[in-house]
Amino acid sequence: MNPLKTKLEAFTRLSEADRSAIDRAVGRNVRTFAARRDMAREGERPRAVYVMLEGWACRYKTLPDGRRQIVAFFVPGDLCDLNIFILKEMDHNVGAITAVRAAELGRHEVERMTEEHPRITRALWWNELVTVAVQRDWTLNVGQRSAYERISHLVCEMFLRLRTVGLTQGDSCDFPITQTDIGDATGLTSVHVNRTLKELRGDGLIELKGRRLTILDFAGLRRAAMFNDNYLHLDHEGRHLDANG
Amino acid sequence: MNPLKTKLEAFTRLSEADRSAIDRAVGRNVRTFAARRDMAREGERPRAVYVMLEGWACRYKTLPDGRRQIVAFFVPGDLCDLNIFILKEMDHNVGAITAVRAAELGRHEVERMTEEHPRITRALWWNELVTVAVQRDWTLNVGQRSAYERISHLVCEMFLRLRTVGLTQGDSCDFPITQTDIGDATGLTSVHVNRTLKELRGDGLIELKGRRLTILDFAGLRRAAMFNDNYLHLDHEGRHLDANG
DNA sequence: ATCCGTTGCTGACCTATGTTATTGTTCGCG
DNA sequence: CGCGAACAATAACATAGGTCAGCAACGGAT
Repeated sequence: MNPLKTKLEAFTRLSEADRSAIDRAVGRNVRTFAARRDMAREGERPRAVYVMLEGWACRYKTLPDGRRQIVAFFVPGDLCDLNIFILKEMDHNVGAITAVRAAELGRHEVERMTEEHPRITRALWWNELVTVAVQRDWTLNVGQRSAYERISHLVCEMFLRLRTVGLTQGDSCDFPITQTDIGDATGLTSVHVNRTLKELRGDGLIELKGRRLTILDFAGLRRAAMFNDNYLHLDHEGRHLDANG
Repeated sequence: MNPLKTKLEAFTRLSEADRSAIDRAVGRNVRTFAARRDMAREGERPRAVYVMLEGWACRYKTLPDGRRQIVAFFVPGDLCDLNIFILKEMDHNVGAITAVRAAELGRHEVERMTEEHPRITRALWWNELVTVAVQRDWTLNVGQRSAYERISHLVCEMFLRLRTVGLTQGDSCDFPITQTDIGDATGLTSVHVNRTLKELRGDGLIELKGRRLTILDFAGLRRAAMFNDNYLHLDHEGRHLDANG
């Protein structure tokens, strides 16, 4: 029930002291946001680091004429922008998709935790590197893949990320984003997302209905997406997609 | 002539000790790579951090069927992947575009420099955050902009980045990438890049010939690209595009 | 000086995805 | 338990950008 802990332990074993330090930091200042509310806005001075506890959110950028690109999804265990305090102002927005519960960490809390707990520091570093790797993969996704491939890829990624924090049930998970959100994340229109989802369903790869996703054929989905999980860097304890996916 | 120093000083003043520490670190182990050679490959264990001294390189990912996405360009002063040692294996390639001179830093050199020089550490942090911000902007670029806008945007960004390390001469700079490279970076085919460059020339925005770029109408180019420089976070000393761009 | 591989340029044609519009469905809320 | 606003589904049509093909220009090696 502390998804950050779960996630960091996908990278390294933590001591009992580490674990309770994370619990303390994350328990202190929990905030809630209504669905579709912004949690942070472009142009603002960065105020806090959020640790997602419940719900989905996204990082997005907009163009002056209203086009919008979701550049990342946040699910429980994710944290937005460690060390962002160094920057003067936000260059993007963070918006809640569903209702969100998130722990707010001030810069001093972060500093203290990292000074006293080197393994946490290392794990947070790993987490940052994975975040950037994901961002790169999104650039690849949007730049080179077809609609069918893009959506398959997004589904693979999100499913695996949810699984590392224990939010999947067998082959299913909550998937509370709209077709418009999927479009904004993949550089497609919602109309075309709809068409493509129909195809994916028709090909027996997934089922997506009422905010609930079921993966019917993971192997096929991976093949369709040309999905390679190496960028999630989950192989520290010998884990790999082939081993138990 | 130490572009890393120049770049970090775009963020913060450095002491004389800081500056010579950078010089020492960057002077120690300089390597050269021929044009179009890979500097690091996907799947390899990360061995070193490179500081670009001369030439252009890129970070790229490929799909099994050969499609390729350039996810970042490296120019002098850029450094690839501080702290990458934490990860087991590379999830992307780094390739030289032109002939490249780069300083190779081992993990201990990096650690020593950051332990002894807190301002350098802060500046390197800033640099990492900017790198990620650039990556996000590329996702936006490829996901939402038209071909004309994408290429304009790329040109704006690279010109500004080259300017911060003193590699522009008035409105011109070296621009040694092929139309295929531009296509791989923007998610377009080289044919369409060619068509679009013709349009940009026709509209009197840029001149691009024989690996040399001249910006004829920066204001127009920015407008066309809907370019907002905030993601480069150059405003620490009051610098901003409007002030002296 | 000449040759050959790479890069740039162009035209004809094609297709994946965007646009616009309409209707049906779901769901939170009073 | 019924209303209104999101959201999903589809259809008809439009277009930005891809594909394929060929030739021209350049530049480094011999």
